[in-house]
Amino acid sequence: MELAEARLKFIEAWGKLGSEWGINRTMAQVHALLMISPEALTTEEVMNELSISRGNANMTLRDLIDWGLVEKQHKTGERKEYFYAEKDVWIIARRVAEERKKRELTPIIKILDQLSEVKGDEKDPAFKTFKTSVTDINKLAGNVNKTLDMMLKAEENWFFGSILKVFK
Amino acid sequence: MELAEARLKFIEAWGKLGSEWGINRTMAQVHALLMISPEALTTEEVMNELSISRGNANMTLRDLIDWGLVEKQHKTGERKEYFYAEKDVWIIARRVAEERKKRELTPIIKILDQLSEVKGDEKDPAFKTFKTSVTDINKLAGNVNKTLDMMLKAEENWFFGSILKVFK
DNA sequence: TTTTATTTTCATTTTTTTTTGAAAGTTTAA
DNA sequence: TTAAACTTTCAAAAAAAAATGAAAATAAAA
Repeated sequence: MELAEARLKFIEAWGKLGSEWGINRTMAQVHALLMISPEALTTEEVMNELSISRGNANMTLRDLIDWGLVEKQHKTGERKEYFYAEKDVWIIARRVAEERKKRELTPIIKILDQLSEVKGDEKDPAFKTFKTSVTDINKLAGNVNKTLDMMLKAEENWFFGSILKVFK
Repeated sequence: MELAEARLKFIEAWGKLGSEWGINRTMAQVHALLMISPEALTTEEVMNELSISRGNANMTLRDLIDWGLVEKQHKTGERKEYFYAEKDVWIIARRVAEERKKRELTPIIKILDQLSEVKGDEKDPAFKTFKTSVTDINKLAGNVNKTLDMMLKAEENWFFGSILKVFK
């Protein structure tokens, strides 16, 4: 397969995967494009490569920066901004995990904590089933949370650091 | 908080979480409703509780069955079907992991394998960057795949079985 | 068989999400 | 300053996803 064709397929596949996981298809595609680009690209280049509008490119790039996956670069003597993507898959995975933890896991744990305090009749099956579900999910979410914290700090830890190397 | 209010909040939160992870909000809500229902419900009951149409309820319930999260039940002497949800969070997590692995991980690994075979000039930075990205992602995906396999079989394994108990 | 209860399908409508593009805003340089 | 280069915003349009509901299909009972 030729590079040009392979690049397009990769961008398409990454976009599809993203959309299946609740990430805007275009955002995943811009990310894919920047990941496989050795040099930083301008907004104009992103627009042209992916045939998207200026507004869309601008907002998507900003989102990617918010996710910590892309950084703005300035070239001396040039006025326009360049965008460069982190290329280390391990760091990418970390950033995504961190963001989703912050955006989704933490809020749901907060709600589950509130719901755990529901009061009712212990003999009522509806109450018992509800309470058990919420408690169990809360427990699991708490464990996932702790494990993620541990993994995100794992680089500093000799034991988990060595376990994580298995994934690299 | 009263049970009725807590139930509504739980259903809403579960729906939101689902939609953030690429799962149809209604499907997540139906799942939430069945999870906290001690008894199996009829299509009619699901429709009324969540104010959704018959068609929607029917298709959503079928999807949940496909995901292995809900089962059809028949009560003797009754003509209509009842739907009952698995309540063990651990089993739910397993089923979701299995399905997403099958639906998303396996296909993307297949594509990455194809893309790994791209031919080009080793001195071309565009080629090198592409190849490195694809290879690294492929490696990571392969490791995630292996780890999931291991975890999904872990119940049978004394060592990982005991590690997984930490999550329960 | 015919009737009745129940489930499934799917063309159409509705809702939600995403994209566009032109105007407004900002920054640099002349 | 003023103008040119570039970026951001956001109301409106377009596209995509989800939901509706009535008709068709199916299955059990009379």
